[in-house]
Amino acid sequence: MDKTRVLIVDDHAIVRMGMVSLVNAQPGMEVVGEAKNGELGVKAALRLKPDVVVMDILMPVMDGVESTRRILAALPQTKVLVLTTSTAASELAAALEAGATGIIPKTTSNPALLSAIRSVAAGNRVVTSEIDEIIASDEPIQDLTPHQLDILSSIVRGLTNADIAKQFGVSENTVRKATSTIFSKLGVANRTEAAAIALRKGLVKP
Amino acid sequence: MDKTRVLIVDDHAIVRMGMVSLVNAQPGMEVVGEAKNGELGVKAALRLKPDVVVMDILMPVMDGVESTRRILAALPQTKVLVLTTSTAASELAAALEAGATGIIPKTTSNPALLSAIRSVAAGNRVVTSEIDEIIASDEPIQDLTPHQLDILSSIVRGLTNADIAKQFGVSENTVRKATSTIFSKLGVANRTEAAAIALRKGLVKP
DNA sequence: TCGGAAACTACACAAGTGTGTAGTAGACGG
DNA sequence: CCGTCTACTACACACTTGTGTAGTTTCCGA
Repeated sequence: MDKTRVLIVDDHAIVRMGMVSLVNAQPGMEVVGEAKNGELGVKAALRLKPDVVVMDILMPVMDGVESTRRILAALPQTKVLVLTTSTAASELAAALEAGATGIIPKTTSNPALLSAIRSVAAGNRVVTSEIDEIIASDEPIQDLTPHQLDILSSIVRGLTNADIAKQFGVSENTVRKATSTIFSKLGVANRTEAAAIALRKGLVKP
Repeated sequence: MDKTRVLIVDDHAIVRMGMVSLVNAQPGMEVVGEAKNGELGVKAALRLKPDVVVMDILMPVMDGVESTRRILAALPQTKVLVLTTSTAASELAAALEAGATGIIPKTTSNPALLSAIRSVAAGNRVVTSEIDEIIASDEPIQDLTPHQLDILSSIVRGLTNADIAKQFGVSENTVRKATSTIFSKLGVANRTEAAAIALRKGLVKP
């Protein structure tokens, strides 16, 4: 049987170094390429057609979720193993949504990491109970419309309803109603709690 | 001249793996130990007396800042090089405060990382311009009293002034005045903005 | 094409919020 | 020992916020 061909996509040089030495020390697998962001990861995957892509989520230029989506669109038989520090349920869920075959935390021991790679290469889904719980315990929030997300982001910046009304050219009363709808979707009682949730769940950018 | 003895403290097994292969491939340095959290890092440092400790910040049990402080208290001649993903100015500043000789991001290339280790071993401070700017651009917030921090944390949880008053057994008016003082210290106009700052700067726990 | 769901608009009213003012108590330095 | 500074307490007043109610538009599936 041929060696399992592994591509590593991670913006941390030291992590790529670790993966290379770990994987290449195994008889059954080898690292065929490295990329330091999602965009380069897609290019490398198309060129190298690896069996397994070990993918970080948080990267500059293009994140791991989008990169996973594009790789799998072109190479559906490829397995993507997400290796991440993130504990944000939304990101983990998004990674599975994008088609990742497995998700494991970066704190995973080296032997466990190797067996995860072998397992996804064999076509099994690998999701630790830890990560399963994070995703399960995250009650999904009702989708906010783009307009509502804009308003939420203004709220997070500390703008008053009057400020927001001016910004969007509507009456203050309209904004009040919109915020009220947002709060009920988020399951909170006021704008301060909404801001906290928005920041914690990454609903708004910075 | 003797080899530079390096201790690695990082909760990510794969990062430790990378450091070991990177450092041990150099003739002038060697990894003498690894630890997966700050507390074990302190113990290992006291036992091994390394020349350089490569230290992560965000770790379970004891973080890198506290670990750095304790190691340097016992072994002042040791150099600590902080290797981190964090871009939070408060954490970076705290690491320098604790006595770190250098701070570099985990995205640093392997050769640059090695030269950083050599440089701190020689007694030089190593702080990239990138990290310098983050620290410089962070205007320090006026210190909040413990009591004010408690109130801030209640604000972040979405409590009303009446709720907070009940919680601390004071009048609602007192709470109002306290929040007002907090806002002016943080340089914000309302509780929502205060919550956003508190979360972003890590002024309150979760 | 028609009916229903949900977004968007708006307002009045009730509840919550923040500031100016002011008094007391403790800490610090001269 | 006295003055200054800051935290903490409190209140009245003006402003901001959120909900109930309600009409219009828009989109989607039957």
